[in-house]
Amino acid sequence: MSSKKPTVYDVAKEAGVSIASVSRSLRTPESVRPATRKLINRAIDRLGYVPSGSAQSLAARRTGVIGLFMSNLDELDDLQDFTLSSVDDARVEIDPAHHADSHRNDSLYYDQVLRGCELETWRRGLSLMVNLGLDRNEKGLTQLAGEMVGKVDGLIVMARSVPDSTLEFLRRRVPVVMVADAPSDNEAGYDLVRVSNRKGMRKLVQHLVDTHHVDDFAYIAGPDDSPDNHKRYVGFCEGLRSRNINPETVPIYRAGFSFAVAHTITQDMVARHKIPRVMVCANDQMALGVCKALTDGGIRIPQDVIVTGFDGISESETNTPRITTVSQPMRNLGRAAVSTMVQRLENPDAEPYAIELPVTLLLRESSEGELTKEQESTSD
Amino acid sequence: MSSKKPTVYDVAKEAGVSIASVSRSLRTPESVRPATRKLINRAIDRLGYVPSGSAQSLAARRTGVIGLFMSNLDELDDLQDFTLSSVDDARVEIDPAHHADSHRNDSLYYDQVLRGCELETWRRGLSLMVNLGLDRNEKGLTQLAGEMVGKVDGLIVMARSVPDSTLEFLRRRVPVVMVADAPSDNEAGYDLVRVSNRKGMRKLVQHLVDTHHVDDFAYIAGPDDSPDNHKRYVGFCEGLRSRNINPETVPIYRAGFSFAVAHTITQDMVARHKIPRVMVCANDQMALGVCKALTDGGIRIPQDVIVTGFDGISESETNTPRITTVSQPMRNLGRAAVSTMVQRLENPDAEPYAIELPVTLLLRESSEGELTKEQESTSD
DNA sequence: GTGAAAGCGCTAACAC
DNA sequence: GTGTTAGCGCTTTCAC
Repeated sequence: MSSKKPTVYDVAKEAGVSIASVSRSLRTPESVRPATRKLINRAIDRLGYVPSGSAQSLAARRTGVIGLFMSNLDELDDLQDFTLSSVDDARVEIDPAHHADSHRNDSLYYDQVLRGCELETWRRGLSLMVNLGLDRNEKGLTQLAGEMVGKVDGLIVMARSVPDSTLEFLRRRVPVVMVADAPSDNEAGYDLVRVSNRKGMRKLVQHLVDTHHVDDFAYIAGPDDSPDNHKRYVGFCEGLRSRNINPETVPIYRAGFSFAVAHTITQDMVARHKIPRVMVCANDQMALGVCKALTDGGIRIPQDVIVTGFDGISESETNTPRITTVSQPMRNLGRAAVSTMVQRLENPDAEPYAIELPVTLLLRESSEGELTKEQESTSD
Repeated sequence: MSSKKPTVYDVAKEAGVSIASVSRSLRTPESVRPATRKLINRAIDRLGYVPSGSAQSLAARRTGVIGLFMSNLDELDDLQDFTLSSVDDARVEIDPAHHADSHRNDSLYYDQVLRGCELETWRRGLSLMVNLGLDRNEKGLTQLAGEMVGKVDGLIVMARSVPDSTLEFLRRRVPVVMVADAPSDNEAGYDLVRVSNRKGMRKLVQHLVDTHHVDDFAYIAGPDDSPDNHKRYVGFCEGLRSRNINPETVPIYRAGFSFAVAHTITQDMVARHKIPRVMVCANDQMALGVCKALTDGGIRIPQDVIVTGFDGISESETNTPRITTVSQPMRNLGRAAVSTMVQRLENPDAEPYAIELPVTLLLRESSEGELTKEQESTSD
């Protein structure tokens, strides 16, 4: 197969020029006489030459690679040793229904951000190195991150996928751009790309009040320690206050971002006939749980109860009724992160960048009732 | 911020040893006296030293990075320049219902494979470099791949994401592992990881005949130029023949893997009252289209018509009824690809590996009717 | 066990 | 324009 890999020297010899010309011909073609360039190119593809990335990076002091670090806990379960075996058959399995597992959606979120990074990174002629930084303990994570940081020009880090101390360490070596959130004590220090949770929720509430003239709310909250959850709640309160509704009169139910808990809570409401006019949920999963409990209880959405979610996961769209939600531009989060990184790389001493991407309030049946229906079987 | 990055020399000086000892202490700690090792470690974290990946790779002649190359055409549409702007608001949008876009599922497939690669790559202490190899023309693709190939120890390539000629080029430099399919003329030459399309479909058909005693089939086929489609059809025929049904008596409808086309075709069947007992679809999207048309036409699934799909996309599970399908182990495809690559790297001169992952036949309501339902609100 | 020194393959002054 | 040369930061013989 791949015998000895040809180097600049081989190319230079083959073309009868110096290695400098070869290098120039590749980096700055216009600084080389067309004739020699042709010579060199001929030699290059005669030899099948490809420059060594390592050597280039070492000499040029830049790798052209951006690292993406996000920890994703989903995978831990089935992480047994994977052994290659060419089993020669198809298994059969009865597949009983089960609730959509909540963590699957996390994955979706990450996938989208990753995709955005890939996209933008590619557009700019850079490479992307990905690291999910799985289970490891704090020490392992730090080591993992350390390995990566030696290979990249900059590191994009998903919020809370790495301990703050490690972050500081990484940052001594390369620029770091945070996604979604930065260490609270140092918010001003990191470049940051995030999404306007607060404004999205505020807008949603204002819309509900203005359009549907409702004022009997309940809030289904996520975990107390989630910054997202907190910001959404703040936006919720702002929205209410801006319409002269006192947020303190609105009951909060804590469902920890969980379908099941939200479902139970709502069942209970239904049983007690204690149902608010609007149930604002801090994420889509909970909204789905709420909807199911309501529907099963014979409550109509949105005629009896308006339900809203947050995030814009795909289930919010496939559910019946579809859920009004605040959709996060996940893909663009990734793109923005890369763009920010590129700016930082070009301008190492600039002030910290902090950009906030707008969210989109998607009005759907769970709040608006029947919507315009076009394009039914149009899509041939 | 990140001032001068410390090097081995700095560490050596700080610790009062030679750079060789520093290097050894990192690579083969046991070859260094514990005392000096301690000295060195102290110096290392006093300086915040991180070895340069480029230099390591260059000297060690290996990068520890595996490249993943998959072209994904989904993104082309909205690929306008992305500019950073900190728009300070949330947009509102009426969001009318629309069919699940078919390409979204491709993405899902890629995401899963990618995730599998990431997982396995991480488990083995390697890094993963991803490249979606977007729109470029053939020449651009080749160049893109060329850039990547200089930075990695091996390249995992998704079937048909790169022209065959380029593949040959890449292969001169590093080992290449193909995913899903290899160039037909050279199938024996490439390491290959794939899925048993044929066996899966055969098993499915056999199950249907054996369990439901049906023999009145129709086959909804994908595009003629899809190898997957072809293999599935072959499996379909095999299954029938093994049960003494002549495949030639079974009508084929070509719906090009498209929801919409399958939908139209089925509507037509319904209108003409010309409906088979079983509709075997070459992928899930088409099965979904079929189901919708049948359900809208008042036909019961599976009592009147059994419908089956292929792939195991998430919609096959969220649909009502859930679709019996042959699920591909996408995640494991990625893991297997990385494993194969690692083996190849360790053993450059071994015979080409070709492994085939088993698929899983998931029996669900669209063929079996009511299934055991447990775990309803168990998941607290 | 440890140090000196020779590369790894490239880029970028600096001469010519 | 083109060639010469000195690194880039590390690994790895080879002596000691």
